[in-house]
Amino acid sequence: MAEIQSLAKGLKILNLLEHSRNGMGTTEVATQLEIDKSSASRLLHTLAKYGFVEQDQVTARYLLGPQLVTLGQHLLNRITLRDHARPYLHELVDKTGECAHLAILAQRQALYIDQVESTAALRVESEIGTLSPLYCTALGKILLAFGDSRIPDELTPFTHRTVTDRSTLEAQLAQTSKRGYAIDDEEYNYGVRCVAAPVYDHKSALVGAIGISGPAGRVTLERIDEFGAVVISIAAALSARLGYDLNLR
Amino acid sequence: MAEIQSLAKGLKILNLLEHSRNGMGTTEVATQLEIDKSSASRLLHTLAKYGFVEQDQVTARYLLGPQLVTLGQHLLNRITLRDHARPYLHELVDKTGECAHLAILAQRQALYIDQVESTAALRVESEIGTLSPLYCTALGKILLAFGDSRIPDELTPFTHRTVTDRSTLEAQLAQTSKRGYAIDDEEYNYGVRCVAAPVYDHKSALVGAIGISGPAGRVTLERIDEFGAVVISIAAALSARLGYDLNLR
DNA sequence: ACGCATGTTGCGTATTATGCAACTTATGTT
DNA sequence: AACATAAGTTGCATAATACGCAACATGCGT
Repeated sequence: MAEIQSLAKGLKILNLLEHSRNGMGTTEVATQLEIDKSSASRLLHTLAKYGFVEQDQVTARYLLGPQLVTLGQHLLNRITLRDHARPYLHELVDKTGECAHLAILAQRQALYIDQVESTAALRVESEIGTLSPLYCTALGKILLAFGDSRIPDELTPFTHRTVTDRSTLEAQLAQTSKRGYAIDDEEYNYGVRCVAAPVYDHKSALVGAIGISGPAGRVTLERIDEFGAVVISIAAALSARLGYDLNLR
Repeated sequence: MAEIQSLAKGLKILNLLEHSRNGMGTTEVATQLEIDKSSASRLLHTLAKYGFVEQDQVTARYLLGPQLVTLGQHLLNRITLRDHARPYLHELVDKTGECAHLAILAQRQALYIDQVESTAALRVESEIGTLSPLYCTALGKILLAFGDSRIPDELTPFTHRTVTDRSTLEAQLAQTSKRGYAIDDEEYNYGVRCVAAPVYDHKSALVGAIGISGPAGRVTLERIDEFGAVVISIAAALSARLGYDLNLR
C-alpha cells in the first residue's frame, strides 16, 4: 500500500532527531530528508504544534517533544507483563550477579521493555525502549526460536562472531528450542555474553523473553549451562505466575 | 503557520490511540477524525510502517507502537535532571511518607518526568509522562510562579476548589514566590493535597519542580508549612547538587 | 556595519491525498 | 451451512494541498 508521504516525512523527522545529540535546525532536517527548507519548516511546526517536537528555548533547535514521553510511557504501562516480571528480574540478578533484561517481539525486532542492573557491574546506559535484532541477541533468538520463526533476509554482522549464515543460525535455533535457552556469544557486542529463556502465557503462547547479560570474563562458556538452568527456572516461574491473567497479545 | 494536514491527522491518530483501552479499528479511527475509511486505512498503514502503531496479532486492532517507547525513553535518558533528582525524591518520601514527583515545563504544561512512591500509600498508577495543567497543581504553580509566568487564558475547573479566577490565581502565585513553596489544595484531584518547590540550576534559572502529594487526611492544612519547609530544603539541596553541570535546556 | 547563514512567508503549479464506489475478507446470526 | 452485516482494502477521477521557488526576515560572527 502506498504510504501517505507527508506523514511519513514527519515520522522520519522524529527518527532523525533521535540520533542527533543536540537537536537539529530546519535547514539540517531539510538536507537530511532531501526536501526544501520550507517544507521542513512546515513539517516541524506541525510536529511542534502537537508536542512531538519542541524548540530549545535558547538554541531554537528542534528536539524530541514531551508527547513522545507521554505516549511511550503510556504504552509501557499497558504492558502488564512488565509488572509481573519485575521481581523475577531481580531474582535473576540476585542469583547470577549479572544484569537482567526483559524483551518482547515488536516490529520483527526485540523490544527491551525492562531491565534490572546488577550491583556488581558498572552503570550501564538504560536499554529500555531499544530495538535489537533477533538473530544475534539471546533474547532475540528466543523470540525467533519459540515464536515467530521467520529469519530476516539480511544477517548483518555486528562482531566477527555474528552468525551470518542462514543454515548455521537455523541449527542454533533448533538447538535453542531443544535445550530451552539461547546464547549470544559476543555476537552483538564484543565482550558481552547473554543467556535467555522464553516466557509463556497460560496458553503456552510465547509472550517474551528474559535473560541475563554480562562480561565474557564472568559469563564463561564453561558456566553457560549453569546460567542457562537458572534462567530457564526463573523464566518458568514467571510463566507460571502469569497463569491465567495475562492480557498481553 | 498552516499545518501539514496529513501529518497532523497521523499525529491525531496517535493521540486517539492513547485514550483507547484495547486499540482501535480503521473504521473507528475514521469516525473519530471525520475522514473516510480509506484515508484512515492509509494513514494507519503509514504509521505502522514506521513502527508508531502496531496491529494486534489477534484482534487486528491498532495499538500504539514500539517506536514511541523507543523515542520516549530516548528523550527521558537525555534529561539528566532526572538522574540527579532521584535520590532527593527518595529523601522526600523518607521524610514525609508521601509520594514524590519531579516535573519540568513542556508545552506550557507540567511534564512529570519521575516519581517515587511512598511505601505507605496504596499502589498508584505511574504518572510519568503525564502532562498536567500549570494553574491547579503544586508543581505547575511553581513552574508558573518562578518560571514562565504567563497564565493560560482558560482556567478550566477540575474540582470545586480549582481556582478559576485570574486575579485570585495571581495572588496565589505571588504568595507562592514569596514563601518559596506552592500548594495544590484538592484543586486537581479530590482528596489530594500537594506541596512543591522550585529547582534551579547554577545560573538560578528554573529547571523544574519537585514536590509531594498525598491524601488530604495526612497532608493537613495545619502541617502544610511543615511539609513546605521539608520540600524547600530538599529542593534547595538538589539545586545545589546540580551546581555547574546541568545540561538541561 | 556588513555579509552570511538560517528560518519563514506568498504564491502558482503539480503532486498527492481524498472520497466514492466496488471489491474482499471476516464475523456472527438464524 | 448459508446468509447478512460489518470492517477493511484497492482503483480511480477530482479536488485539495503540499511543494519548491524566490523574496523576505532574522540572527550571528567578523
